[in-house]
Amino acid sequence: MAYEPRIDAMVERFKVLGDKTRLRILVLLQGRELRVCDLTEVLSISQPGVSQQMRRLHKAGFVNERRGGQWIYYTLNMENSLLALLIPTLPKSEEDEKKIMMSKGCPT
Amino acid sequence: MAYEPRIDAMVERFKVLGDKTRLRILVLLQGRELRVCDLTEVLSISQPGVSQQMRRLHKAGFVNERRGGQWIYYTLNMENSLLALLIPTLPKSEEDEKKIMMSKGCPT
DNA sequence: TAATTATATAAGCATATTATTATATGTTAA
DNA sequence: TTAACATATAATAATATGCTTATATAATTA
Repeated sequence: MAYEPRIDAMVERFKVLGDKTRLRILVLLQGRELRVCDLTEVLSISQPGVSQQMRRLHKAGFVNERRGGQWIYYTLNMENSLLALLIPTLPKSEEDEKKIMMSKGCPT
Repeated sequence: MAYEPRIDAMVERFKVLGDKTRLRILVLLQGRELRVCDLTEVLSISQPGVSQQMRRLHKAGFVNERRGGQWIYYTLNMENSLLALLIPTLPKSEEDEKKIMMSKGCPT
């Protein structure tokens, strides 16, 4: 493939990773699937805020989404080789883990 | 180490990688050392522009610098594990390679 | 069907980012 | 010491980013 689109894609991927909110989301997604409504609580940002971040993560190929009833479930896309490479290097937050466990979130 | 400073450092590293100019610099630094004046020509940005990017790359631990006379020589810091992991995944630009070879740059 | 809940999109604002120009610092050599 | 060249820092302007609120779309359930 030509150079320009490839380097631009790399830049975009790193831009997506270069944001605290999005990194926190990726870390939280390890080992579980989450919905937008689960994340609003943990991250303390608005629903549209989370929704926009998920769209960005999805567009970059870092997360898969599937609709399940009225929810959309997001999971890590471990087939993404960059993500597979980097995920093990990301620090986990006990704080965020606690919050996600405690949260009654959106009802099941 | 505590979580916050670690995740913040990761975010900063990815931010540094999430810029086309800086990625081009890292790719060009593979296998050679370069000075600011070498890069201004290839990148077509001003000397202070390059200087600022190099400072950012250095602060993030991606490049080493050493003074040699009136110049400062930059090299990749392959001891940086994130960089070591990612460098092989970056596409090279024949265009940029040509330019760096051709360039009379700053005299030796 | 109408009401409720989840998510997406649009517009707007505050802040961050990347370049520029102007100027200062540091090194070499006449 | 002075002139010439390389690099660094400061101030600034244009653009990008990440959130917000308001509103639209989609699925569920009374």
